[in-house]
Amino acid sequence: MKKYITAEYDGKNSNSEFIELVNIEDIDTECLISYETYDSRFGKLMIGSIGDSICYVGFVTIELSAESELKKRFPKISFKKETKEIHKPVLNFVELGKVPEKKIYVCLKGTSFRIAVWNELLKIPSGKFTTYGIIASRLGNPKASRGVGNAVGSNPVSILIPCHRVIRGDGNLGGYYWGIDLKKMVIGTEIDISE
DNA sequence: GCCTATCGTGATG
DNA sequence: CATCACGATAGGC
Repeated sequence: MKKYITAEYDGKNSNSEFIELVNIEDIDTECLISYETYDSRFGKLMIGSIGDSICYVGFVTIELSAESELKKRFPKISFKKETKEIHKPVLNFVELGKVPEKKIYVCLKGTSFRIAVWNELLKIPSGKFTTYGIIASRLGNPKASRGVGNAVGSNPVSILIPCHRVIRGDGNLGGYYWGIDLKKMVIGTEIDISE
């Protein structure tokens, strides 16, 4: 079984340079999510947005249809299938690794702990890895690795918030919400395969 | 590999 | 509020 090596990082050359997380306190029925599914190199990809902010980026797997996934994630919000301009730079980034010209705002609902974890994920550069335990330490609570796992696993915005760059402390991959094969595939686009 | 200590959440009453 | 079960964990042996 292949082992993965973690690396030091300081936030430079990472997604934190062009993504800003916005916490949505009362994400309720006032909001409307515009979503559309797109063909990507990782299979079907769903992108959802509220206004000019991205609220969801995820893979559409067989057992989880796009709409039921949205219902599960945002139980109280209504949604509409439509293409939005803001989806375009996101798709470009996923497909080509093209860094967006304008800052992308990502709106999320979560406890302060979860927001902190997601912000940490943004700082990991492409092709590098960290562990659940390291993130816990960086947040000042070294024993909270398990809680970090929970937060990472519930990240609603894949790729942009690179939850695939977190692995287990023992060098194994750990899990992935959309399936471990997808995690491998995404990682494979970021590292030298010849290793 | 198995066992156990631990943490943040959401569900439940 | 209090408690409980549940992990994409970590570390010891």
